[in-house]
Amino acid sequence: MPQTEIATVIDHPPADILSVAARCFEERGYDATSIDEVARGVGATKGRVYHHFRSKADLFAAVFRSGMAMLSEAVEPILERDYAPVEKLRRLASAHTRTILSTKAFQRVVWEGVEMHLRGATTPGQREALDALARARNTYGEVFRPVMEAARRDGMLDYPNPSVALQLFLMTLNSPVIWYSPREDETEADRERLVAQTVDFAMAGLGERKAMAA
Amino acid sequence: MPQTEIATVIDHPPADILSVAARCFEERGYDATSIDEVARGVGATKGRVYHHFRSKADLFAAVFRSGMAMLSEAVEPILERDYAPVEKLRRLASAHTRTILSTKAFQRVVWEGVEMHLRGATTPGQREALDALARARNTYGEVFRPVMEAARRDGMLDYPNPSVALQLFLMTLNSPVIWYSPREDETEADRERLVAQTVDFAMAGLGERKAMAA
DNA sequence: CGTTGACATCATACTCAGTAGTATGTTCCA
DNA sequence: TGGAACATACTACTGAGTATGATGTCAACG
Repeated sequence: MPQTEIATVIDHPPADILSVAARCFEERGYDATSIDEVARGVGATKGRVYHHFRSKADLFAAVFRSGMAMLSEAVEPILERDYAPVEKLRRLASAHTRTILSTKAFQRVVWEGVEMHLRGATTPGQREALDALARARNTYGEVFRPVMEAARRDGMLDYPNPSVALQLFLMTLNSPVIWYSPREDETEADRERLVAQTVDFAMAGLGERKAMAA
Repeated sequence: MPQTEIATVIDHPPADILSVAARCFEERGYDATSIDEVARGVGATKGRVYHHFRSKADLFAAVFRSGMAMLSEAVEPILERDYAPVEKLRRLASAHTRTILSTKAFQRVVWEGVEMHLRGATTPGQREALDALARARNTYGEVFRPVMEAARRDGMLDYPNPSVALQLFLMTLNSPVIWYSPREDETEADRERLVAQTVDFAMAGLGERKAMAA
């Protein structure tokens, strides 16, 4: 794989470093996480980390992008399909939330990245880097908007301000990264129930018309 | 006021330090905020801050408790009143969210405190302090539960797992501390609309039965 | 009524630990 | 043999916490 590395601009970031870094950032937060800590986590030293990443911020960005990629990958196949808007939105939300739970460490880092971006204060240097990440995140979020709006035009959803609605919707789907912590004896069915309840809450929040039974 | 200070165990924490600290923590986060920064914010030096607070964590805790007090104060009068459960829950949610917006800096700190608590990793010393804060926060949150459950028994709400429902509910109401940022020309009516939409989303999320018009 | 002394309230000037980043080896493989 | 992939051993700096000094205020006392 190394060979001459013909301009593989997307260098192969070692997966072990990424996952350990994700877990560190998840458990301690960006500032409280030290590079040495990450290095120990992979059974190495700073040297290895700094050989693959220019800086701590760069490592963070890599984990962030990795997490975003997981989300995009999970959602993409649904976007191409041809569902009715409400149905499509619901499926998107389910896939999203399921991925949130199954890749929690990475998604927690994405969350922190968003938080860091929304905080005003950072050095101008970090700012543009954070803006780039936030743009990617925002672009992803905007994927939901047209589907949501189409469903509203169908009379299947009901909300006043679309931007606020989208914020609340995504916030709800993402919130498990904060409060969800899998129990020991947690089954697959348990997790799926959690996904269902979260998605139901979010869809209902958008004013989803109940399917009048009988 | 100083006199002999007859066991006023609740020392008078200077309000200016608290509010400046709240804004610093809001804008930079706990780790990135330095005591010197807070001191400069109030036109003083470290000496003043450390005279009133034993440590940075202590200052943070004071801001946290202050924020919690604001919420409790806003919600208390409604708790005493005698509304139908759904109506009561809605009013509680409105008062809560309104306070979230009007005291955003403090509430952002409360949020970070919760996040810090939910992260596994901290030194045993900080842990018990954080646990104490989280307990206070949790006690407050639990105030909503019986009202919510009563409303469900009335058939006015519908959700499977109460704990998850409460999490999603509170998360929704609190989420503005993250993404809300008042515009220049924002009117009181604008803000009230935002409160309304947020509360509507949260209540609908709990499966609130629509009042069938006509 | 002036003095004194104790204490609260701060400012100044340090110490010291942790950590991001770097400079320089060392090893191993194609 | 040259370069990729690391390890080691630094540097430099930030920032929490402390020790100590300066200032004012009030209360009791002579």
